[in-house]
Amino acid sequence: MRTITLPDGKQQQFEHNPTIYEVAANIGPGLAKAALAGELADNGLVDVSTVLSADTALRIITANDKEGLEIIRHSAAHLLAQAVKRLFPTAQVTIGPVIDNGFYYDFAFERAFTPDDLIAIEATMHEIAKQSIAVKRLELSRAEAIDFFAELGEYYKVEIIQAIPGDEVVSCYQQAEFADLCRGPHVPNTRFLQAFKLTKVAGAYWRGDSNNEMLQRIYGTAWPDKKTLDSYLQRLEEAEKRDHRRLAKQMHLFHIQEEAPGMIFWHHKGWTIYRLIQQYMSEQQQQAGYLEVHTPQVIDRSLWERSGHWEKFSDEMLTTASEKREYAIKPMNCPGHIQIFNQQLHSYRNLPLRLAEFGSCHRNEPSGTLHGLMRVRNFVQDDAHIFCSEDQIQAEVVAFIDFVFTIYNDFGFTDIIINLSTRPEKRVGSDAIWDKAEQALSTALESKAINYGVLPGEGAFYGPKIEFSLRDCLDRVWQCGTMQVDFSMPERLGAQYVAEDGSRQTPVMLHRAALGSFERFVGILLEQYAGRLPVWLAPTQVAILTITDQQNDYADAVAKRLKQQGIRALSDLRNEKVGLKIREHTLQRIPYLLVLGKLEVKQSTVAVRTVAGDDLGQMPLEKFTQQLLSDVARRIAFA
RNA sequence: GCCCACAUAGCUCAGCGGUAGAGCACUUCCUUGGUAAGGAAGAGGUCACCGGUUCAAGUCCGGUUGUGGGCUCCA
Repeated sequence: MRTITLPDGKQQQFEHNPTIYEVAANIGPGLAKAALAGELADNGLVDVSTVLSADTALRIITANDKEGLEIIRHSAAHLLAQAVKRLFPTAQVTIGPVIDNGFYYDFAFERAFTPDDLIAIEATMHEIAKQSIAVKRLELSRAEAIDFFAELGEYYKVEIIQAIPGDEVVSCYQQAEFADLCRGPHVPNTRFLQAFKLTKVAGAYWRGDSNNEMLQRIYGTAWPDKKTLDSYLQRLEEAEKRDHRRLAKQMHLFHIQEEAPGMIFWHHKGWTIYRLIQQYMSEQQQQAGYLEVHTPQVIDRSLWERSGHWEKFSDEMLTTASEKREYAIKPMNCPGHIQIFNQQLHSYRNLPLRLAEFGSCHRNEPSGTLHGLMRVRNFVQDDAHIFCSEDQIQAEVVAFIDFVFTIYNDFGFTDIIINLSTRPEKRVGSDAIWDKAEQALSTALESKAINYGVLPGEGAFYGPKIEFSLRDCLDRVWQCGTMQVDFSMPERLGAQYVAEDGSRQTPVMLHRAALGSFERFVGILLEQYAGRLPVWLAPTQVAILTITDQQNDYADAVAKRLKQQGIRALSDLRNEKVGLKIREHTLQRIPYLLVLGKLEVKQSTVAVRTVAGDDLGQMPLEKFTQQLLSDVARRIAFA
C-alpha cells in the first residue's frame, strides 16, 4: 500500500508501487497528458516513469511550471543533438545545457555549420518530435558508460565520464537511435517538444578554456507552445529596436569609424547627455566628500612597472615614446592618484581622503570584445580612490553602497545585479590580507541586507571587489559600479600616513566607480529608456514648432525665454506642415513640443504636446517652464 | 585573440558574372498648411581596402581592415 501526498494535501492510495505517470493519470487525463516530471520531497526532480517505492510527497511538473520549461529546454537540446547526429554522423556531441530563454549544444565537427545547415537541423528536429519517440532513462556503471560512448566514437563524452568518481552510477537518456549522458529528468516523449527555434551558431572553447580547441555552439530557444514562442521572438525584435547603436544613428548621438576602433566620436546631442551625467556625478561626489583631481594622460613606463600593471597588462597598454623615453597612455587612474597622495605627509586625522577623477583611460582591448559603447578602448571612468585606515574600510564601503543606490535610483534603475568577486589564482598579497578584505566587503553587503552572488576567483589581482551590474536591452549583463579593496598598491607605490602613535603606516586604498564608464553608462541608459530620456537628461528638452511663418517672431521670443532659463530648446521655423515637424521631433524623442499658431500668438500661450503623443493643451509659457524646471530639479521622467 | 556571418548613396536595403537601383534624407521650386510624412524637379556611388580568376567582377576566389553574434579576456 502506497500513500502519495499531493501539494494541496490530498492523498492517493495505491495497492502497488505506482509511477508518477499513474499518479497523474489518477488525478485526471489532462494532467496525465501534460505531466513532464515529478518533484519528490527527498529526491528532487525525476522522470514521470519513476516508480514510487515509498510513501512520499509529490508535485507533478507540467510545462506551466518553471521547472517544466527547463525540462523542455533541456530535452530540446537533446533533440538538437539527435538531429545533428542524423544529418552529420561524424559530428561529436559534448554538452548541451539550459540557458535563459533556451538552450545550446556544443559539437565538434570537421567543418563549420552553415545557416542552411541550421535550417535542415531544425527541420529534422521537428520531424523527430512529430514521431512521438519515447525518451527512456538508462542507468550504467561508470565503466559501462565509458565503453558505451567510446563505442559510439563520442570521445568528449568519455572524457566527461572519466571525470566522474568511480563508484557512481551514471544515467543516460535514449530516444530512438540517440543516447546522451545526462542527469535528467527529461520529457517522457519527443512530442512534448513543439515550440522551438534554432537561433544562431557560434564558436565556443571546449570546457570554456581558450587553450582548448574551439567547438561549434548551436543556440536555440524553446517554449511550452507556439504562442509563447512567437511572443518571445516578437519581444526580441522589439528589444533590438532599443539597441543603443541603432538609437545613436537615428538620434545623431555618436559614431565610431574604422580609423579609431573602439573609440567614440561624440556628436553634439550625445555629448550633451554625457556632460549632463558628468555634471550630476560631480555634484553628487562633492556632496559625498570627494575631492576632484586631474592627472596626466601619458605617464612614464617606470611608474607602471612599479605599480605592477606593466607586467600584467603591457599587451593591452598603448604606448608612445619621446626623446628616448617610453610612456604609457594611462589605462587607469590609481597610480596617478597615489602620486597626488604622496605629495604631502598625511596625518591619520585627514583620512579617509577621497580623490575623484573623471579619468580618460585607454586600454587596447582585444578586437573581438569591442561592442558599441559597452566595451571600448577609450573610456572615462567616474573613478575615485579612497585612502583610509583599516578601521575605516567598513564605513566607507557601506557609504559607497548607499551612494551607488542613490545614483542608480536617480537614473531609474531598479534591477541591479550585485556580486562579490573573491581572490583569483594569480594575485598579490598574503591570504591573511585577502581574508580581511573579503570579510570587509561581505560584512558591508550583509549589513545592508543586500542580495548578492559570489564569483569565486573573479577578483582583481590586488584585491576582492563588489560589482554592480546592469542589463542591456537583450538582458546581457554589464558591470558598471565597482568597489575594490586594495592592500597592495599603496605599499608598492610608497603611500604612507602618520598614525596616532606617530608611526608611519600604509593606507588601504579603495578603488571605486559608481557608473563605471560614462560610455557604457550612456549605452545602458539609452537602452533602458529606448532613447526617450527623462527630461533632465534629454539633449533637447523642448522643440518650438510654428504652424506658419506668421509665428516666427513669437517663436523667437519663446525660444529666447526658454534659453534664459537654461532650458535646452530648438526652434523649427521651416516652411513645413506641423504634422511633419511633430513627426520628426517625436522620432528624435524630444520630450516636449510647443506648437505655436495664430491662437497661441493671440493669447500669449503655448500648446504643449509630449513625446508620448499626449496633448496637454494651451497654457502660458511660464506655467510650462515652471513645471519643466521642477521636473528637471526632481529628476523625474515626464510631467 | 578565437569561431561564424556581414560590408553597395548620408540612412535602410535590393541587385549575386554582362553599362550601379529603390525608399527616406539632401538641394531647388511650388505650397502658409493646427498635432506622426503636401507636391514637383534635381543632385548624389572607385559597390570597405589590396590582390587573383575571367573577354568581362558589387557579383567568384584569397588576404587585410572594420562591424555584428558568440567564446575567451576585462587592471
